[in-house]
Amino acid sequence: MNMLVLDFETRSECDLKLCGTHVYTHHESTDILCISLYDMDTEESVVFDPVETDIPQVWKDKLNSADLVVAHNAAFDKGIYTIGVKEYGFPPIADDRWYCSSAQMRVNAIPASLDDAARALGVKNQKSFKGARLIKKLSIPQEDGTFNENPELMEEMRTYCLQDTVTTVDIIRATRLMTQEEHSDWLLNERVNERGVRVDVEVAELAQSYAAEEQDGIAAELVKLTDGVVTKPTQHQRIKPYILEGLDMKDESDRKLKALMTKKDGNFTLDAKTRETVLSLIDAGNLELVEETEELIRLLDDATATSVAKFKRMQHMAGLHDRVRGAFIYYGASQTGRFSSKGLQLHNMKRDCYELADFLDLKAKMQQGVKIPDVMNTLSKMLRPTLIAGEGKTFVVGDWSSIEARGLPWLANTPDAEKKLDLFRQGVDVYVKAAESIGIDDRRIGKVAELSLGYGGAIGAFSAMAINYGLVLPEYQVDRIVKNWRRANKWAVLFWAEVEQAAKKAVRARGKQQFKAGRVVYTYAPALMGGTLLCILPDQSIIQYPNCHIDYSDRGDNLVCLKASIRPKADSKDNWGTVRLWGGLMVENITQAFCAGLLRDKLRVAEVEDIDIVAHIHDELVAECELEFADEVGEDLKIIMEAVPSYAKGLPLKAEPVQMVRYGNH
DNA sequence: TGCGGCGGCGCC
DNA sequence: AAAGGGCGCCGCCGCA
Repeated sequence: MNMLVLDFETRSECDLKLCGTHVYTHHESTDILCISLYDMDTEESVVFDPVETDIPQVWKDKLNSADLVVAHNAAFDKGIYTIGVKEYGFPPIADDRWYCSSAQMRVNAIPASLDDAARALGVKNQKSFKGARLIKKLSIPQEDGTFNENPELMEEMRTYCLQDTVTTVDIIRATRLMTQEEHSDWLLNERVNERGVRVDVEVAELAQSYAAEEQDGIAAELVKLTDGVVTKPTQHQRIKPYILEGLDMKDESDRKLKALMTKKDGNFTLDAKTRETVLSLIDAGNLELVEETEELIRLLDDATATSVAKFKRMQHMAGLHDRVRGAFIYYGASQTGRFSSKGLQLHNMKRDCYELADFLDLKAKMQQGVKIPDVMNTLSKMLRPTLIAGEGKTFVVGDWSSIEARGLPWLANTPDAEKKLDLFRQGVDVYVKAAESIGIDDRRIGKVAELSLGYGGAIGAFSAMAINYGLVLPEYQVDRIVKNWRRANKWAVLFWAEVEQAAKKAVRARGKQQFKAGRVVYTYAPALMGGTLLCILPDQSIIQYPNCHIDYSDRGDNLVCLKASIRPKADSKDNWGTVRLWGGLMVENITQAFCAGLLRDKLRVAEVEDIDIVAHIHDELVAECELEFADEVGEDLKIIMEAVPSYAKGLPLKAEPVQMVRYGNH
């Protein structure tokens, strides 16, 4: 398998961070500064500026013959490469020969960025820190709008560019390659990314101007309320002390507010959940604050909407046919293999949104410049429907019904867990049943218990979720709910322990044996990344826990491993962050990973069936099709999503796809 | 002035 | 012994 590693440095008038890879690589001002190439078979390398130097024939041949052309974040280099083909005689590379070393890092549970990966792996050739400075000087326009073409800096840039490929080679060799299936899933994700999803750019622009005006008004009110101490609703570090200093500790309500604002670690918060609790207590007559404080809290509630920035991203990331491309990251969540989303983050779009008619009504008002009520709140509820199907098309959206609540007992694979699955099979209301088994006649409590207690969490987990459902219960009652839920779901409690034991045994056996827990298997690869714990799921996909070992320094024997998302502080001597693994966490990883595998499976099937998937959100598939085929696609999508794969016999799956021209409630 | 840390937000 | 976790983006703020 010949791998040819490639890296581009470029310059452009386009703002890469704001506009994203796709718009950047297609921007007319974007051009190549240099390219470096590294042949992993022969260890030969080259770096040159294609504007001044023709690509050497020997490297042309290598590009033609390599099995894989590798780049770190290959979507970027692939996009730039097309400029090379058009302008500088680079040989074309078929889509399926591209390979991404960043994706390789992610399937290995190593941080995705080149410098972080090199640091976490402790490889010999670290990424050069000079890059950021050079990019600032050469890759973005100077103040007068022209580009800096200083020859010495350009020479430095070429050195840096070559260093990047050397580092990339190091990290590729320090980890395992993607399997064929992983590579092919990555390629599929790139096709979804290229397809993109259409946005209503006009609404995105209108929303920003309405928001700007409203934010000015809010700022003015804030200044008035706080005597100029606070000028923006996002100044948390000013707002909290301002409120706390104004409290009268002899007053019971004020003491109560301070307690509500105090976090476990002793710091203070006034986040949305806290505000909701405070305001509900006020409305119920159980809390009485001075007028200004109450008004300030209500104002924050009206003002802190994060949707404005999303409208901005929509506008700038929209390319050809108003479509935003490149939003999905294959295996973005290293602990679970879930996709993640970047740029216009499609995985956290505010759920609460307008029906189509109300949305269109508001859009018309905004086009006419008419005032709209409760601006920030209104705009945030317009976010989802600003995603719109292509001309003459519609979305068909299907989500799996409580997929994790089904996956968990299926993975545990015991007779008791099977009874839980029977409830789903029979269409019984699982939450009512759960409440009954806890000995409480309240479906909401059953629901929160089912959703929050499956992964070893206790009072904290239940209470955090309870707030989302407007439940506030005293601690002793929550404690009883937890105990009763665990008593009624012994299979789950046993599964947590079983998983932890199997993982520990696998580490101790140094890979000589496999250990089963429910429907997953643990083993260990001693030579991979300082010893890697492997969890093999029923679909044969793998979760990796790098640098995994048993630590005896604390009480008992604890499993610890490297965690990609914990970046050590700049002054830390540690290569990378670690985390303690325990049963509940591992069972959660398994469950999410299993569902992520199911989603990947269905993405493959959908493509074979010629269904265009434009987005997906963990348990939800968004297809786009011509209006006239919508019914048919809806039926097909249902069949695809409810089809039980051969490796998942007995898993009850349910999905009811619906049509919508604009994304919204379903 | 730029950068990283941190608090906060929203989703599954 | 007990434990909710998986993400990415934005904006402010202190530091260099």
